Amino acid sequence: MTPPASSFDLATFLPYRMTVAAERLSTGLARRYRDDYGITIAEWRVLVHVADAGSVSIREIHRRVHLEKSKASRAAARLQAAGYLSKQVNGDDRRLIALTLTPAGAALMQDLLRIALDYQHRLDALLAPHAAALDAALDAILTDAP
Amino acid sequence: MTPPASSFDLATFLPYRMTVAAERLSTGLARRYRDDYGITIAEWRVLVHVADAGSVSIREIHRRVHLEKSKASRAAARLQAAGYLSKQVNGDDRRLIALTLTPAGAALMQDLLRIALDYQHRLDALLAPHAAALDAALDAILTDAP
DNA sequence: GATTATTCGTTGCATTTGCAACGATGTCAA
DNA sequence: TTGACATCGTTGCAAATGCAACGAATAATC
Repeated sequence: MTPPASSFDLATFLPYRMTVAAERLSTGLARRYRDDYGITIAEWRVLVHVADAGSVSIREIHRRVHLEKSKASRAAARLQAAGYLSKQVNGDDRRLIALTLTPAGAALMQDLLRIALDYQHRLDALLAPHAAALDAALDAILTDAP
Repeated sequence: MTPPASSFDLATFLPYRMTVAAERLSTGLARRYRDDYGITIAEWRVLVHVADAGSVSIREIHRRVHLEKSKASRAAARLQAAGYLSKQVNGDDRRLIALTLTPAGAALMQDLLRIALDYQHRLDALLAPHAAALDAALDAILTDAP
């Protein structure tokens, strides 16, 4: 009888839709990383950046992989305790920390990267028809979204 | 000299990219809802579903708006304490709760919906060139992503 | 109808999170 | 040099989170 006061559908609301989609994508990998390797997503991001950049500070991780400073710090501490990372003080600026992969960390990354690339290939296949437009839309969001 | 052991760029890795984009989209609204109305995203989802469906249970919210059962329960409890929702026991099945908007809740929703629709319109303008493909890609992810 | 299972919403509890400090180090100008 | 200020990584703390377990209510099975 009474029509809805205002037409609004959460299921088509982009912030909600994107959040659910992002959770869906992350969960697949996250569960495997957690169950098989005991690694969280934050730790995974730290590892990727250290593996890529060689010797990085917490600040650098914080800026590059979208992790809160304290979250990056705690993830790095756990990875060090697990033997995957080593910390040294930077000689030039002793406030900075130089994080590097241990041999165990490098070996772990081989496994994690293989799994991630596999996953990415499956996603590419699924999304191939929309890949270009999806990338363009994400670019627009990441640079210009209000 | 030594090339990277494996070519992998987090910035182009879809799970990461989608997560950051989703955070970007949610944060805009979330900050406003929090600062101006003291409402969290979980509470916003509960309100939307109650406003849309009239009288709903916690279970229904849990299933429809992608909220953990306990998260939905606590969000509803806070909304009730703030005077936006009222709870009654369902007569047919006394395990179920019937959540409905109070007048204050309905008034709040008018504000929140106006803000959300404004935001959606701005996003539509930004993403118009890619809208169709973005929707198709999100559909594919939400139904078929591994 | 009695008994066993299942489902509902809530809550206890350990962990995680975000934010604001903090001490330590570095920078800059008086 | 000295003092005020900024930045680094860490940590204290309150709030949020996820999960399992709970009591209450219903469904299913015998």
